[in-house]
Amino acid sequence: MSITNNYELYKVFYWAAKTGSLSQAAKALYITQPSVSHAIKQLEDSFGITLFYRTSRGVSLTQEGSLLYSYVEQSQIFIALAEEKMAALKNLDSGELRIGGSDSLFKHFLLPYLEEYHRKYPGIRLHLNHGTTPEVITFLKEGRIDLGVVRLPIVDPQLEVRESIQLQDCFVAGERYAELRDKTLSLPELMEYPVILFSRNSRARMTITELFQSYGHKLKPEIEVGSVDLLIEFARRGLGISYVTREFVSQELDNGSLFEIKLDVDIPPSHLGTMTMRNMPLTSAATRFLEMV
Amino acid sequence: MSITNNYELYKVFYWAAKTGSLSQAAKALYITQPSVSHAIKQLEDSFGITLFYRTSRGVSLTQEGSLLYSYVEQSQIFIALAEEKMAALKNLDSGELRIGGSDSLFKHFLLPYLEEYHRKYPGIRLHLNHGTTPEVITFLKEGRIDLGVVRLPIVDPQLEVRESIQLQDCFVAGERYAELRDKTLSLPELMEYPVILFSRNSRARMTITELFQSYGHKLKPEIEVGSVDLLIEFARRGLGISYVTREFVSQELDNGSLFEIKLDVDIPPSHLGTMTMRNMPLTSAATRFLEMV
DNA sequence: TGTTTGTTATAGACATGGTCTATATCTCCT
DNA sequence: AGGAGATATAGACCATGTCTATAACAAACA
Repeated sequence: MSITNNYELYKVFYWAAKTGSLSQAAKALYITQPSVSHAIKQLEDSFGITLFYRTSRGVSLTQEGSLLYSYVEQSQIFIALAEEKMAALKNLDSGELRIGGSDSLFKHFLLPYLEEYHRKYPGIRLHLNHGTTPEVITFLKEGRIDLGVVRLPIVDPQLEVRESIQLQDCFVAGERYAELRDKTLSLPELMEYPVILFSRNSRARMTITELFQSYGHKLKPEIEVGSVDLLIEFARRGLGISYVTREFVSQELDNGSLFEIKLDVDIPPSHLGTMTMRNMPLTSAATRFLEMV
Repeated sequence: MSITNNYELYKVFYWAAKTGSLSQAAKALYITQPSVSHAIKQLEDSFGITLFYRTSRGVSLTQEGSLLYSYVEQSQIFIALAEEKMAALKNLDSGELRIGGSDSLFKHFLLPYLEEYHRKYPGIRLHLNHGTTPEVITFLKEGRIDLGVVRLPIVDPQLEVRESIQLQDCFVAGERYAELRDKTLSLPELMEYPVILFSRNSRARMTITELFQSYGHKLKPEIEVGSVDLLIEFARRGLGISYVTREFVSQELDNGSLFEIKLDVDIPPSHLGTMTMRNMPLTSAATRFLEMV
């Protein structure tokens, strides 16, 4: 343990030494001169060493006082830096924000938010970790990210989930299958065409597979690809019918390079949400981001 | 000024982070766990930032807490070093002692004390500054030495003088003037012989010059030398009669290589003393040395 | 030389706030 | 289910840090 039981004394000492005057130190510390005088005396008594020469023009350090000052000064400098840093963190002038999610969500959903956030808080360093939903959950639990953006539902008592916008998945095709443009297909009819699915174990793929299963069908994709962009590109080139999120292909639907295939069953909408660790405090940076989304 | 008005909080934070437990921090700081809990909350509130994750197994730093810790740790290390240093100074395990005086006093009077002091407190660095009495006084006033050892009297209200041992100056000669061994000389008779004096404006020389003057004589030395050793050596070789301090030639008087010349007037004894600045605190090292002398 | 203006030191009153005890709450582990 | 051990909360108390008032002193100044 320490000799003095009050580190405040070092602050007073620091200012007294720095200003060379107990009165000035008192001003700087917003206390009265007798308080400073008293504090210095306490410090001196605790060491049994005189730290200042007192004159009628102020105080000056003794040999020993100078030695003490050289250490205390460093200490105070670090404290000052620490407080600066904390203030910067609070003001979102610095810090970092680590987000987990899939690449497609980053690109099609989060990008505008990320841009706005970065514009508003250029001091915050953004870290994006892509992964599947279970991977993102693992990242969260390991403390490697501050928040995750995934498709719902997520059922995990350790996680706090905030529902965000709703997405509608659908099947789309390009010019090659123009004959289907105004038709309404049943699931078996659809299955006669080559279906393109996301290759990885994504929540979207699980959803559609389960939908088919609930009607007694087994959906086998003709083609599996590794990114949403490829799903879109393959459909446009007529390689098959892709299962995509409608909101992510709005541009292609508008300009006609893709069209949605109507089905005689409803594909349930999926919800997007953010998740964070329950009972774990968030950084200011993360809190602010969640407010935006 | 600082954000927090109590640097104590950093100490608590430091220990909480270091031990990873509020309870353990409380033990280390000899306070109770609720106090620590309260202190941490204060710190967090002052920043508006959560610093710890609380679990039922203790606490761990948040991202921001870690950042704060990296600064606070440095600060605390410097404080610990400072307290160590102060303790060492107090124990006389380190520090320095700066003494001013004439070379002859160092050699003939102070040497045994210095040796003992150095043996007892090997951590204290000794600085010896030689000079005449007025120079030593200047050194003192400029703060370049802690204490001076000089011949008295010294009259200076700024100085605090402690009388030490008494010295007796006298004239001595060697074999060459053996005829004077049992005689008692008057001042005019002495003046017929070549007199060797210290060249510099020393107090000893002033004293003897004034003594002659008070009897209406003007003492003109045949030879002037720059050190007490030369005064002795010249007298032994028969170059003249040296005015020296009896205590400094006791060895030569004992072995007969020099003898004292008796005079029909008394040379007033001179006192040796230590002087320090009045109203200026002394270092522990200096205080201890003064106690020894 | 007395006066003013600055400094630090001292004394004593007061009230802030840090610390305590007691208790609650929660998690993990047996 | 219960125990052990962690942190959080509430409220009381009193230590101590701060204040006001004043003294003492030195330097600058008129």
